[in-house]
Formats: sequence, C-alpha cells, structure tokens
Amino acid sequence: MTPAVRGRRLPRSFYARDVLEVAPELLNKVLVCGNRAGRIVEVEAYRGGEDPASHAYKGPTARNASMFGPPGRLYVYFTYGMHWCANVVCMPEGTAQAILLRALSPLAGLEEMRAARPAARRDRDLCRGPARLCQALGIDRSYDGADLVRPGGHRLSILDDGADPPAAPGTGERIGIRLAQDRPWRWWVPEDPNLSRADPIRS
DNA sequence: ACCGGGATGTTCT
DNA sequence: GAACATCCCGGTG
Repeated sequence: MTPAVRGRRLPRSFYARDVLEVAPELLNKVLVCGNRAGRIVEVEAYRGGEDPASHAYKGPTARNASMFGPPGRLYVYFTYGMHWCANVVCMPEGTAQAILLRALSPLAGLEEMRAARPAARRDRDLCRGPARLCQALGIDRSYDGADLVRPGGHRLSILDDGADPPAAPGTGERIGIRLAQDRPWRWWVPEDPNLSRADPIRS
C-alpha cells in the first residue's frame, strides 16, 4: 500500500493567470489520477498566440480546443504516433495558454505505475518525461478537457499539500521544439532525480 | 554515459 | 507529404 495523498485543490483563480506566473508555482504541487499521484518537478509554459511553439499559435483547431476553454482543465494531445502529453490550461476562456507537465516525482500508486510502464528499469524512470508520466498515470485522450478544480468521474486533480514551490527554481530553454527555442520558459525543482534531463551544473 | 536510428499515426499544409 | 512539446533500444566508449 502507498500512503494516501492529502491536500486541498487549487481554486480556478489560481489557473486564470499568465502561464509565466503560474508555471513556477505549479512546482511541488501534486498531480492525482485515481490512486496514482506524483509531485510536479518540471514544467514548460506555452503562451498561445504570442508563442510560435504553441499548438494554439495559429488559432483554434479541433485538437487544441481545450486550450481555448476555461482555466484549470487539462489539454491532452497525441504526438509521434504513440505518445500522450498533458498540459494545465491557464488564462480565462478564449485565451489559449497551457503548461506542459514534463516530470513528476512518484508519490502513490507505484505498483500501478510500474505495471503501466514495463520499460522503466527504475522508479525514477516512471514519470521522467511528458509522455512517460501520462503512461504511468494512465492519462490519454479521454482526459482531454478534464476539470482539475471540480473533478468528475475521471478522479483527476492537482493538490496543494503545503509544500512551497522552490524559492529558486531551475530555469532554462524548452525541450524538443524547433520554433522559439530561445525563450526560457521551462522550470524545474533543482537537483530532483526525476527530471526529464539531469539538472545542468550551475556555478 | 552518450549517441543514433526507428517506431508509429494524427494533424495540418 | 512533412512535421511532430517523445521514447526505447542497441551500439560504442
């Protein structure tokens, strides 16, 4: 058995702000999906119409619809023909900003995660990467648009368990994109072993 | 440890 | 037809 996760859900107003404000504050919050949970240790901001790398840059499409919806919901997309990735939607309805969840520190439901990710050799590999964490938590298309503030049958939410975000988070360029690569819109918990890439050495 | 290539299919041009 | 907010495996040091 894994310990129960306790904490309070964040209000919708928390998400109704610019991703550049919200993203670093998401660090150390807890993502819960059913009985599986992990602490958020790495995120990336995608800033809608201002951001050539955003799926919403060229306007609404069938795929990015939930990005244009209310804040505090999930935007889940399919990529490379086999992977799901999950984002937290920010800003009021009509403005498409979202924060990609890039890595979690596993907290609960470890047995289910291991079963869902047979390729993970160690527990630190379960949720280190945007597609890996979705695999570990069982997040797929059916979670697109899921409400984090008032969760329904999907039992998905983000909790504040009292852990503050890091006072001095790591920051750097986003990973795996071609356009707007220079914008330093990735944040992480320094030296966490579950990061999608090892924490770069800082002087 | 690090690197290179293949997998696989939706989305948009 | 190309691009893709990735991952895994098998090579070499």
